[in-house]
Amino acid sequence: MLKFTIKTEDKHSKARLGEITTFNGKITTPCFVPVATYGAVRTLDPEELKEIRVEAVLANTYHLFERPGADLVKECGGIHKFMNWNGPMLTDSGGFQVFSLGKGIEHGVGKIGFFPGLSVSKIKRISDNKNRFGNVKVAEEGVTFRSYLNGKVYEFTPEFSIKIQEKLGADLIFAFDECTSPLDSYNYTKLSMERTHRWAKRCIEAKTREDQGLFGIIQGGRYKRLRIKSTKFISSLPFFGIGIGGALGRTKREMRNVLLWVSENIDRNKPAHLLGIGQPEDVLLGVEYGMDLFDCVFPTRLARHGVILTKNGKVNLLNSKYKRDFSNLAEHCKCKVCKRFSKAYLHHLFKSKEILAHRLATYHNLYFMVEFINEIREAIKLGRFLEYKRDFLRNYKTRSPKYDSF
RNA sequence: GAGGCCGUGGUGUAAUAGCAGCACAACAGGCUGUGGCCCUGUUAGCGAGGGUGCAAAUCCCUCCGGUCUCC
Repeated sequence: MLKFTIKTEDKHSKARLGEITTFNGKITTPCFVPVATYGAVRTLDPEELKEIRVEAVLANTYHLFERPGADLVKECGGIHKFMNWNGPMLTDSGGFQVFSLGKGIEHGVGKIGFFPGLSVSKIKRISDNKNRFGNVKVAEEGVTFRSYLNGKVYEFTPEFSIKIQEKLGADLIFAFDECTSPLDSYNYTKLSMERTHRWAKRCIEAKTREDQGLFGIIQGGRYKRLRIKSTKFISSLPFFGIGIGGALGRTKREMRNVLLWVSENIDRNKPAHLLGIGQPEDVLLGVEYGMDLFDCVFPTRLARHGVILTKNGKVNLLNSKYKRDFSNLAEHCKCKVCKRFSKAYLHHLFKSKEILAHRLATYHNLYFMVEFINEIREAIKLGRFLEYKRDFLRNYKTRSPKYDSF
């Protein structure tokens, strides 16, 4: 039985505690969902995820479609069995790849576009009304991708994405959308959003399985009118949940505005998933504006690149100052990695490019995110979310120029 | 002892008279619906001394170091 229940609502913000029940277990919300693109959270065994108390993972439809193929996964009995994960699972629709394999690569931008050293006014607009960029071509019917594995051309339509996701068999699935670029013009973003809306209806019609919850996706880029329109439209359709996708702005200030506009117009009875967001400071912002689910590669990717998350901010273990630092990895962390290994040892492992470094850092970062979310939940329960947020940000130092405007 | 060849950042190399460049390493920053990559900065060099030239890593001499051949 698939359902979403709201348990507690914060009086001073839109933060709330809830629970999503799926056929493979429950997800307490707010929840951080690690990404398992190819059916694996890089470097970790599902048993370790359970040990860390990760509640759900998100796999990627486009990537699994390319290899090993949706039919093979179905033949095995679904993605849960295939990867031996018995908890809730999500699959992305492939819509993000329209951006990440297209304009994202072509123009070197992330979904929150920001160019260090450049002011917003200096960021040149790269958008035009062409529907073709890089290896991706968008049309009314769907999107064609040229595979980066073998050069083959695949066509993803809303119907096809749903079909693949039904074969994979995750508990929560997403409508096929176009994720636009933060630098897209108003006109292109509008055109794309309207198309994504038509696709949303086609996804609902294409869906056949009753044991999967389908999320619609709000687009509209950084433009107020479009975001509000998209939020209202997606909220009006019979989706199980709602994803907030796409270009979230060119700066954090713009991202905050997007969240504000969405939060004022969204159907609050449905779980809201802020797609692809996962830096701690951004999770706090999302929770404040009523977001329930977050998925992000950030903690796991950062870990593989030698950076661990701590309450005082990011720690780059590759820095030479850790060469002889024999203190525990993160000061107040109770995870088994921090209890057993020193900064100096991990510094050495990263310098030596040992795989163990990736595993240990990934384990810690996910543990950190789970603890972080637990604290957020506890704060909401106590009616002290905004105080918690303020205290957390006071300690969590970041020199990132992106962190400019909260 | 005689002769040949060779000495360019930490390492490997390019420039053969005309702005000493590249790669890796080192040092630091970035990474938000995943390629473990990648991107961006920074530091750092003509073995030593002398000569010729407007100009020398480059030509000449001495020394130092390496390497090979012969006695």
